[in-house]
Amino acid sequence: MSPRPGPPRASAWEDAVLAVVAQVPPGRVLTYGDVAELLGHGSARGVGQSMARAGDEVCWWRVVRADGGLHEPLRARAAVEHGREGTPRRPDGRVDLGRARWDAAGLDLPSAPPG
DNA sequence: CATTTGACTGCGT
DNA sequence: AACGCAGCCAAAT
Repeated sequence: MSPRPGPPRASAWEDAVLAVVAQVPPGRVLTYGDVAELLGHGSARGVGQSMARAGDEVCWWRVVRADGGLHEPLRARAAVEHGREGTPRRPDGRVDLGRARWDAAGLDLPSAPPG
């Protein structure tokens, strides 16, 4: 009905980011850089941008920084979810990436580039 | 189209 | 361990 197809709310790239996050199982995490790498392009910063736009529509607490920490305003809420999901974390409160990092070998992307 | 911003990362001090 | 700096890239202005 429109003379031309209206552009989606989010770009295809942002949608892909959210798709990856949606695949992360409870109790596991990925780093922002991991998500970007799985997509084959983009950067950790772009991932953070997309997640900020998505808000609570995704399990954002399953994506953490490279050091296992999170953005300060999100830290408290993430701690609750991590405790509920049993996410391995260090005494410092940061996620223990050595144990919590998700093995995305079985990830099913809508359009993943050849590895 | 140019500039600024930001839920990032790695390295040096 | 804390801090600063440069590189990075997509979205917003």
